[in-house]
Amino acid sequence: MQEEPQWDPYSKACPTRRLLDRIGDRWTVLVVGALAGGPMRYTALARRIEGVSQKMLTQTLRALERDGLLVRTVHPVIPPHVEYELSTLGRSLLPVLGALERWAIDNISGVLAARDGYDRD
Amino acid sequence: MQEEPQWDPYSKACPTRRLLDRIGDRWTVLVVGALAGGPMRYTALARRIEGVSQKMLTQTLRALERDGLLVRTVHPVIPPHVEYELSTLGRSLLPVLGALERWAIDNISGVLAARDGYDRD
DNA sequence: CAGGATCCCTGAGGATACTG
DNA sequence: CAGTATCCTCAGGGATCCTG
Repeated sequence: MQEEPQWDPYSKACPTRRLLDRIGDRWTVLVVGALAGGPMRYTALARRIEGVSQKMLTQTLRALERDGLLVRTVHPVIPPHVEYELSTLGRSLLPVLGALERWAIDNISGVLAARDGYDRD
Repeated sequence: MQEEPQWDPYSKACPTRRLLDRIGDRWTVLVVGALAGGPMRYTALARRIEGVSQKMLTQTLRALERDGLLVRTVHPVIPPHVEYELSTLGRSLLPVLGALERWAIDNISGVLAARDGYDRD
């Protein structure tokens, strides 16, 4: 929300570069995208994001929670019931990552074709 | 450009997941962003993207070239003169990654504040 | 100038086992 | 169910040296 000119990911030590790393991360993109439709539980996320390990899912969720992008709600029942949902900040990221995801889907065939041509030479 | 329904980054083996990795990569974002204004030479890119190693810069440029996102032009003179510029496909990625970069800059302070709160507890 | 080739090391990340 | 804790691997990536 600030237009502070000192933030510059092209500068080595600027925290925006690390933030860029986080939000561009494969698991971040998929987790945020999965939560686009509303709150989800841990196991549901694990099922939705095929191939994610428990470690990476937990680690990604913790990082997103720490950065204020999602809210973790624990319902103290047995068995445990934990829900994750995007915060306001997290939802503001939704269109950005959605566009990234969409670009990948829309252009994968073009990219694959380009690779074919490149590798043929 | 295709709306083929089989592409799904949530599927483990789908090539879109790897593509997502590539375009969300920190160096990719910065390289593509640097080339937004027009062609640049190798050394100019290295200077612009503070902290990038020769290895990673070359590697990123090669990957982007292979994927058809940028064009590498060698002028056979001595000393060598090589220019990199975005292809049409690469330029189509520009608004997407630009939004990513902008989001990071616009929201870094919010994120830092969230971290503060999280770490305090 | 624009890299290629190597060495090396940290840490991302998977697999597995265990727990409140 | 929703994790935590460990072990282990390999590849991302930096540093350094060399070259057409």
